[in-house]
Amino acid sequence: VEEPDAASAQQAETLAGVSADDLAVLQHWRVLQSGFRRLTTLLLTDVEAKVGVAPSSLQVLCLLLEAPQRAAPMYQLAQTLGFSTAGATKVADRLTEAGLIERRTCPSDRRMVYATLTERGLEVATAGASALAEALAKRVIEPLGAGQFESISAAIGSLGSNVA
Amino acid sequence: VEEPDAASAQQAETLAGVSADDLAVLQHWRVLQSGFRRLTTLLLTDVEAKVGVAPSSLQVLCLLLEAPQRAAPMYQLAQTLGFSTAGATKVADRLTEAGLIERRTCPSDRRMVYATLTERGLEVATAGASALAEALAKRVIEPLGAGQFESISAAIGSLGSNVA
DNA sequence: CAAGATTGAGACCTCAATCTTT
DNA sequence: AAAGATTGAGGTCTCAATCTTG
Repeated sequence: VEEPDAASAQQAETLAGVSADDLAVLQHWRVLQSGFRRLTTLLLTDVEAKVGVAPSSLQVLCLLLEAPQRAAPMYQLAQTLGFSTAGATKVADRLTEAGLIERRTCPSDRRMVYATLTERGLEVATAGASALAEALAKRVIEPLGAGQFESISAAIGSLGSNVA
Repeated sequence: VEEPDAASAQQAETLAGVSADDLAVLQHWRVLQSGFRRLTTLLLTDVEAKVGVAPSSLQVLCLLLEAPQRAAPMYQLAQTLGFSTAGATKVADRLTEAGLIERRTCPSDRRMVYATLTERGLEVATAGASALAEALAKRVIEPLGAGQFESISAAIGSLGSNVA
Protein backbone atom coordinates (compact mmCIF):
# COMPACT_ATOMS: atom_id res chain seq x y z
CA VAL A 1 0.00 0.00 0.00
CA GLU A 2 2.91 2.32 0.63
CA GLU A 3 6.67 2.37 0.23
CA PRO A 4 9.38 3.31 2.73
CA ASP A 5 10.56 6.66 1.47
CA ALA A 6 12.03 8.24 4.57
CA ALA A 7 15.22 7.10 6.29
CA SER A 8 13.35 6.72 9.55
CA ALA A 9 11.23 3.92 8.16
CA GLN A 10 12.15 1.48 10.94
CA GLN A 11 10.98 -1.32 8.66
CA ALA A 12 7.47 -0.83 9.98
CA GLU A 13 5.96 -1.78 6.64
CA THR A 14 7.68 -4.74 5.13
CA LEU A 15 5.23 -6.28 2.71
CA ALA A 16 2.66 -4.00 1.21
CA GLY A 17 1.36 -2.61 4.45
CA VAL A 18 1.81 -5.52 6.80
CA SER A 19 4.25 -4.93 9.63
CA ALA A 20 7.05 -7.32 10.49
CA ASP A 21 5.50 -7.97 13.88
CA ASP A 22 2.23 -8.94 12.27
CA LEU A 23 4.01 -11.27 9.91
CA ALA A 24 5.71 -13.00 12.82
CA VAL A 25 2.39 -13.46 14.58
CA LEU A 26 0.82 -14.86 11.44
CA GLN A 27 3.66 -17.28 11.04
CA HIS A 28 3.25 -18.60 14.57
CA TRP A 29 -0.44 -18.94 13.98
CA ARG A 30 0.14 -20.91 10.81
CA VAL A 31 2.49 -23.26 12.60
CA LEU A 32 -0.01 -23.75 15.38
CA GLN A 33 -2.89 -24.35 13.05
CA SER A 34 -1.19 -26.80 10.72
CA GLY A 35 0.40 -28.59 13.64
CA PHE A 36 -2.94 -29.00 15.31
CA ARG A 37 -4.45 -30.27 12.11
CA ARG A 38 -1.71 -32.81 11.57
CA LEU A 39 -1.99 -33.96 15.14
CA THR A 40 -5.74 -34.37 14.96
CA THR A 41 -5.70 -36.42 11.79
CA LEU A 42 -2.87 -38.51 13.18
CA LEU A 43 -4.79 -39.36 16.33
CA LEU A 44 -7.95 -40.10 14.44
CA THR A 45 -6.09 -42.32 12.04
CA ASP A 46 -4.80 -44.31 14.98
CA VAL A 47 -8.27 -44.69 16.41
CA GLU A 48 -9.97 -45.43 13.14
CA ALA A 49 -7.45 -48.20 12.54
CA LYS A 50 -8.52 -50.00 15.72
CA VAL A 51 -12.16 -48.96 15.82
CA GLY A 52 -13.90 -48.11 12.59
CA VAL A 53 -15.45 -44.83 13.64
CA ALA A 54 -15.38 -41.36 12.10
CA PRO A 55 -13.98 -38.27 13.90
CA SER A 56 -17.15 -36.55 15.00
CA SER A 57 -18.87 -39.83 15.81
CA LEU A 58 -16.00 -40.73 18.11
CA GLN A 59 -16.30 -37.40 19.85
CA VAL A 60 -19.98 -37.97 20.47
CA LEU A 61 -19.40 -41.48 21.80
CA CYS A 62 -16.75 -40.23 24.22
CA LEU A 63 -19.07 -37.51 25.41
CA LEU A 64 -21.93 -39.92 26.00
CA LEU A 65 -19.61 -42.28 27.84
CA GLU A 66 -19.13 -39.67 30.55
CA ALA A 67 -22.60 -38.19 30.41
CA PRO A 68 -24.87 -38.53 33.49
CA GLN A 69 -27.08 -41.30 32.18
CA ARG A 70 -25.01 -42.03 29.10
CA ALA A 71 -27.47 -39.73 27.43
CA ALA A 72 -27.39 -36.15 26.28
CA PRO A 73 -29.79 -33.85 24.44
CA MET A 74 -29.04 -32.96 20.85
CA TYR A 75 -28.17 -29.34 21.46
CA GLN A 76 -25.54 -30.45 23.95
CA LEU A 77 -23.98 -32.64 21.30
CA ALA A 78 -23.91 -29.69 18.96
CA GLN A 79 -22.33 -27.51 21.62
CA THR A 80 -19.49 -29.85 22.50
CA LEU A 81 -18.88 -30.67 18.86
CA GLY A 82 -18.83 -27.01 17.94
CA PHE A 83 -21.44 -27.79 15.30
CA SER A 84 -24.74 -26.29 14.38
CA THR A 85 -27.76 -28.21 15.60
CA ALA A 86 -28.31 -29.35 12.03
CA GLY A 87 -24.85 -30.87 11.98
CA ALA A 88 -25.47 -32.67 15.25
CA THR A 89 -28.69 -34.09 13.84
CA LYS A 90 -26.82 -35.67 10.95
CA VAL A 91 -24.08 -37.08 13.14
CA ALA A 92 -26.81 -38.64 15.26
CA ASP A 93 -28.43 -39.97 12.10
CA ARG A 94 -25.26 -41.83 11.18
CA LEU A 95 -24.76 -43.16 14.70
CA THR A 96 -28.36 -44.34 14.79
CA GLU A 97 -27.96 -45.91 11.38
CA ALA A 98 -24.91 -47.75 12.69
CA GLY A 99 -26.86 -48.92 15.72
CA LEU A 100 -24.62 -47.18 18.25
CA ILE A 101 -27.12 -44.74 19.73
CA GLU A 102 -30.87 -44.44 20.13
CA ARG A 103 -33.08 -41.40 20.21
CA ARG A 104 -35.43 -40.91 23.15
CA THR A 105 -37.80 -38.03 23.60
CA CYS A 106 -37.80 -36.44 27.02
CA PRO A 107 -41.12 -36.95 28.84
CA SER A 108 -40.98 -33.70 30.79
CA ASP A 109 -40.09 -31.52 27.81
CA ARG A 110 -41.13 -33.17 24.61
CA ARG A 111 -39.13 -30.79 22.47
CA MET A 112 -35.85 -32.36 23.52
CA VAL A 113 -34.43 -35.55 22.07
CA TYR A 114 -31.88 -37.50 24.08
CA ALA A 115 -29.15 -39.47 22.34
CA THR A 116 -28.45 -42.59 24.39
CA LEU A 117 -25.79 -45.25 23.95
CA THR A 118 -26.96 -48.67 22.85
CA GLU A 119 -25.28 -51.77 24.18
CA ARG A 120 -23.12 -52.08 21.12
CA GLY A 121 -22.55 -48.33 21.22
CA LEU A 122 -21.17 -48.68 24.72
CA GLU A 123 -18.67 -51.26 23.56
CA VAL A 124 -17.51 -49.16 20.64
CA ALA A 125 -17.36 -46.06 22.82
CA THR A 126 -15.14 -47.70 25.41
CA ALA A 127 -12.89 -49.16 22.74
CA GLY A 128 -12.67 -45.82 21.00
CA ALA A 129 -11.99 -43.93 24.21
CA SER A 130 -9.22 -46.31 25.18
CA ALA A 131 -7.66 -46.13 21.74
CA LEU A 132 -7.80 -42.34 21.73
CA ALA A 133 -6.33 -42.11 25.21
CA GLU A 134 -3.53 -44.44 24.18
CA ALA A 135 -2.82 -42.41 21.06
CA LEU A 136 -2.79 -39.21 23.09
CA ALA A 137 -0.38 -40.73 25.58
CA LYS A 138 2.09 -41.70 22.90
CA ARG A 139 1.78 -38.74 20.59
CA VAL A 140 1.18 -35.85 22.94
CA ILE A 141 1.84 -36.58 26.58
CA GLU A 142 5.03 -38.49 26.04
CA PRO A 143 6.72 -35.78 23.94
CA LEU A 144 5.29 -32.80 25.83
CA GLY A 145 4.80 -34.01 29.37
CA ALA A 146 1.50 -34.13 31.21
CA GLY A 147 1.97 -30.72 32.79
CA GLN A 148 2.46 -28.84 29.56
CA PHE A 149 -0.39 -30.69 27.92
CA GLU A 150 -2.77 -29.65 30.67
CA SER A 151 -1.56 -26.07 30.69
CA ILE A 152 -1.99 -25.79 26.93
CA SER A 153 -5.45 -27.27 27.19
CA ALA A 154 -6.36 -24.78 29.89
CA ALA A 155 -4.91 -21.85 27.96
CA ILE A 156 -6.62 -22.58 24.66
CA GLY A 157 -9.81 -23.59 26.41
CA SER A 158 -9.96 -20.26 28.19
CA LEU A 159 -10.00 -18.36 24.91
CA GLY A 160 -13.05 -17.75 22.79
CA SER A 161 -15.08 -16.73 25.78
CA ASN A 162 -14.69 -13.03 25.07
CA VAL A 163 -17.45 -12.01 22.76
CA ALA A 164 -16.42 -8.38 22.41
CA VAL B 1 -19.59 -40.33 37.84
CA GLU B 2 -19.51 -43.57 39.83
CA GLU B 3 -20.08 -44.87 43.32
CA PRO B 4 -17.32 -46.09 45.66
CA ASP B 5 -18.29 -49.60 46.67
CA ALA B 6 -15.09 -51.24 47.89
CA ALA B 7 -12.53 -49.51 50.03
CA SER B 8 -9.61 -50.95 48.07
CA ALA B 9 -11.12 -50.20 44.71
CA GLN B 10 -8.27 -47.90 43.62
CA GLN B 11 -10.67 -46.58 41.02
CA ALA B 12 -8.76 -48.34 38.25
CA GLU B 13 -11.82 -49.06 36.14
CA THR B 14 -14.34 -46.33 36.39
CA LEU B 15 -16.52 -46.56 33.34
CA ALA B 16 -16.76 -49.86 31.56
CA GLY B 17 -13.07 -50.45 31.21
CA VAL B 18 -11.75 -46.91 30.86
CA SER B 19 -9.42 -45.81 33.64
CA ALA B 20 -9.81 -42.57 35.51
CA ASP B 21 -6.49 -41.33 34.16
CA ASP B 22 -7.63 -41.93 30.62
CA LEU B 23 -10.85 -40.09 31.26
CA ALA B 24 -8.92 -37.11 32.57
CA VAL B 25 -6.73 -37.07 29.48
CA LEU B 26 -9.75 -37.29 27.22
CA GLN B 27 -11.38 -34.43 29.04
CA HIS B 28 -8.35 -32.20 28.57
CA TRP B 29 -8.25 -33.15 24.93
CA ARG B 30 -11.91 -32.26 24.49
CA VAL B 31 -11.35 -28.88 26.09
CA LEU B 32 -8.38 -28.23 23.86
CA GLN B 33 -10.15 -29.29 20.73
CA SER B 34 -13.36 -27.41 21.24
CA GLY B 35 -11.45 -24.36 22.46
CA PHE B 36 -9.33 -24.39 19.36
CA ARG B 37 -12.35 -24.73 17.18
CA ARG B 38 -14.16 -21.86 18.87
CA LEU B 39 -11.09 -19.71 18.60
CA THR B 40 -10.62 -20.44 14.92
CA THR B 41 -14.18 -19.65 13.95
CA LEU B 42 -14.05 -16.52 16.07
CA LEU B 43 -10.96 -15.23 14.31
CA LEU B 44 -12.30 -16.07 10.90
CA THR B 45 -15.57 -14.37 11.68
CA ASP B 46 -13.65 -11.23 12.55
CA VAL B 47 -11.72 -11.38 9.30
CA GLU B 48 -14.67 -12.29 7.14
CA ALA B 49 -16.52 -9.31 8.54
CA LYS B 50 -13.84 -6.93 7.27
CA VAL B 51 -12.74 -8.85 4.19
CA GLY B 52 -15.16 -11.21 2.51
CA VAL B 53 -12.91 -14.23 2.21
CA ALA B 54 -13.31 -17.85 3.25
CA PRO B 55 -11.02 -19.62 5.74
CA SER B 56 -8.84 -21.65 3.40
CA SER B 57 -8.72 -18.88 0.83
CA LEU B 58 -7.42 -16.52 3.48
CA GLN B 59 -4.75 -18.99 4.43
CA VAL B 60 -3.60 -19.26 0.83
CA LEU B 61 -3.51 -15.49 0.41
CA CYS B 62 -1.42 -15.08 3.56
CA LEU B 63 0.96 -17.73 2.34
CA LEU B 64 1.37 -16.12 -1.07
CA LEU B 65 1.93 -12.76 0.56
CA GLU B 66 5.13 -14.06 2.12
CA ALA B 67 6.14 -16.37 -0.70
CA PRO B 68 9.36 -15.59 -2.64
CA GLN B 69 7.75 -14.13 -5.75
CA ARG B 70 4.24 -13.98 -4.32
CA ALA B 71 3.86 -17.28 -6.06
CA ALA B 72 3.83 -20.89 -4.97
CA PRO B 73 3.26 -24.25 -6.69
CA MET B 74 0.06 -26.08 -6.06
CA TYR B 75 1.54 -28.90 -4.01
CA GLN B 76 3.00 -26.33 -1.64
CA LEU B 77 -0.44 -24.85 -1.14
CA ALA B 78 -1.76 -28.30 -0.35
CA GLN B 79 1.05 -28.91 2.09
CA THR B 80 0.62 -25.74 4.12
CA LEU B 81 -3.15 -26.09 4.07
CA GLY B 82 -2.93 -29.68 5.19
CA PHE B 83 -5.12 -30.59 2.22
CA SER B 84 -4.87 -33.16 -0.52
CA THR B 85 -3.68 -31.81 -3.86
CA ALA B 86 -7.23 -32.17 -5.11
CA GLY B 87 -8.43 -29.89 -2.35
CA ALA B 88 -5.78 -27.31 -3.18
CA THR B 89 -6.87 -27.38 -6.80
CA LYS B 90 -10.42 -26.47 -5.84
CA VAL B 91 -9.36 -23.70 -3.48
CA ALA B 92 -7.30 -22.30 -6.34
CA ASP B 93 -10.33 -22.62 -8.61
CA ARG B 94 -12.37 -20.41 -6.30
CA LEU B 95 -9.60 -17.86 -5.90
CA THR B 96 -9.14 -17.73 -9.65
CA GLU B 97 -12.86 -17.38 -10.12
CA ALA B 98 -12.79 -14.46 -7.70
CA GLY B 99 -9.92 -12.88 -9.61
CA LEU B 100 -7.50 -12.99 -6.68
CA ILE B 101 -4.89 -15.33 -8.12
CA GLU B 102 -3.68 -16.46 -11.52
CA ARG B 103 -2.26 -19.78 -12.63
CA ARG B 104 1.09 -19.83 -14.39
CA THR B 105 2.82 -22.91 -15.67
CA CYS B 106 6.48 -23.14 -14.81
CA PRO B 107 8.70 -22.90 -17.91
CA SER B 108 11.47 -25.12 -16.56
CA ASP B 109 9.15 -27.89 -15.36
CA ARG B 110 5.89 -27.78 -17.17
CA ARG B 111 4.18 -30.14 -14.78
CA MET B 112 4.05 -27.52 -12.04
CA VAL B 113 1.48 -24.74 -11.85
CA TYR B 114 2.26 -21.63 -9.87
CA ALA B 115 -0.48 -19.72 -8.10
CA THR B 116 0.35 -16.02 -8.22
CA LEU B 117 -1.38 -13.06 -6.61
CA THR B 118 -3.17 -10.68 -8.91
CA GLU B 119 -3.18 -6.98 -8.18
CA ARG B 120 -6.56 -7.19 -6.54
CA GLY B 121 -5.47 -10.37 -4.81
CA LEU B 122 -2.57 -8.48 -3.28
CA GLU B 123 -4.92 -5.89 -1.85
CA VAL B 124 -7.25 -8.45 -0.39
CA ALA B 125 -4.33 -10.47 0.97
CA THR B 126 -2.83 -7.50 2.81
CA ALA B 127 -6.20 -6.50 4.18
CA GLY B 128 -6.89 -10.04 5.28
CA ALA B 129 -3.47 -10.47 6.85
CA SER B 130 -3.81 -7.24 8.79
CA ALA B 131 -7.27 -8.14 9.97
CA LEU B 132 -6.16 -11.60 11.06
CA ALA B 133 -3.13 -10.23 12.87
CA GLU B 134 -5.32 -7.71 14.63
CA ALA B 135 -7.79 -10.37 15.66
CA LEU B 136 -4.98 -12.58 16.94
CA ALA B 137 -3.57 -9.70 18.94
CA LYS B 138 -6.85 -9.02 20.68
CA ARG B 139 -8.12 -12.55 21.14
CA VAL B 140 -4.96 -14.53 21.75
CA ILE B 141 -1.88 -12.48 22.51
CA GLU B 142 -3.59 -10.04 24.81
CA PRO B 143 -5.12 -12.71 27.09
CA LEU B 144 -2.22 -15.17 26.91
CA GLY B 145 0.86 -13.03 26.41
CA ALA B 146 3.21 -13.24 23.46
CA GLY B 147 5.56 -15.66 25.18
CA GLN B 148 2.97 -18.29 25.95
CA PHE B 149 1.50 -17.97 22.48
CA GLU B 150 4.84 -18.65 20.87
CA SER B 151 5.62 -21.53 23.18
CA ILE B 152 2.26 -23.16 22.50
CA SER B 153 2.78 -22.72 18.79
CA ALA B 154 6.21 -24.31 19.04
CA ALA B 155 4.94 -27.18 21.17
CA ILE B 156 1.98 -28.11 18.99
CA GLY B 157 3.97 -27.51 15.83
CA SER B 158 6.62 -29.96 16.98
CA LEU B 159 4.07 -32.77 17.26
CA GLY B 160 2.90 -34.90 14.40
CA SER B 161 6.42 -35.40 13.14
CA ASN B 162 6.73 -38.81 14.73
CA VAL B 163 5.42 -41.33 12.29
CA ALA B 164 5.83 -44.38 14.52
C1' DC C 1 -43.17 -15.94 20.13
C1' DA C 2 -38.98 -18.76 21.75
C1' DA C 3 -36.52 -23.18 22.07
C1' DG C 4 -35.31 -27.72 20.31
C1' DA C 5 -34.94 -30.49 16.45
C1' DT C 6 -35.24 -31.73 11.62
C1' DT C 7 -35.05 -31.15 6.41
C1' DG C 8 -33.19 -29.66 1.81
C1' DA C 9 -29.97 -27.06 -0.78
C1' DG C 10 -25.40 -25.70 -1.16
C1' DA C 11 -20.30 -25.35 -0.06
C1' DC C 12 -16.06 -27.68 1.04
C1' DC C 13 -12.80 -31.50 1.23
C1' DT C 14 -11.27 -36.44 0.29
C1' DC C 15 -10.55 -40.58 -2.38
C1' DA C 16 -9.75 -42.91 -6.66
C1' DA C 17 -8.89 -42.46 -11.40
C1' DT C 18 -6.87 -39.87 -15.23
C1' DC C 19 -3.87 -36.82 -17.87
C1' DT C 20 0.48 -34.55 -18.89
C1' DT C 21 5.30 -33.98 -18.32
C1' DT C 22 9.75 -35.67 -16.74
C1' DA D 1 7.42 -45.34 -13.97
C1' DA D 2 7.05 -41.22 -11.02
C1' DA D 3 5.64 -36.42 -9.97
C1' DG D 4 2.40 -32.64 -10.42
C1' DA D 5 -2.12 -31.37 -11.30
C1' DT D 6 -6.94 -32.01 -12.47
C1' DT D 7 -11.65 -34.31 -12.64
C1' DG D 8 -15.85 -36.76 -10.84
C1' DA D 9 -18.20 -39.08 -7.22
C1' DG D 10 -19.15 -39.19 -2.45
C1' DG D 11 -19.25 -37.73 2.52
C1' DT D 12 -19.56 -34.01 5.95
C1' DC D 13 -21.01 -29.50 7.77
C1' DT D 14 -23.55 -24.92 7.34
C1' DC D 15 -27.37 -21.87 6.32
C1' DA D 16 -32.17 -20.95 5.81
C1' DA D 17 -36.66 -22.60 6.28
C1' DT D 18 -39.96 -25.54 8.70
C1' DC D 19 -42.21 -28.23 12.28
C1' DT D 20 -43.44 -29.19 17.01
C1' DT D 21 -43.67 -28.13 21.78
C1' DG D 22 -43.51 -24.92 25.69
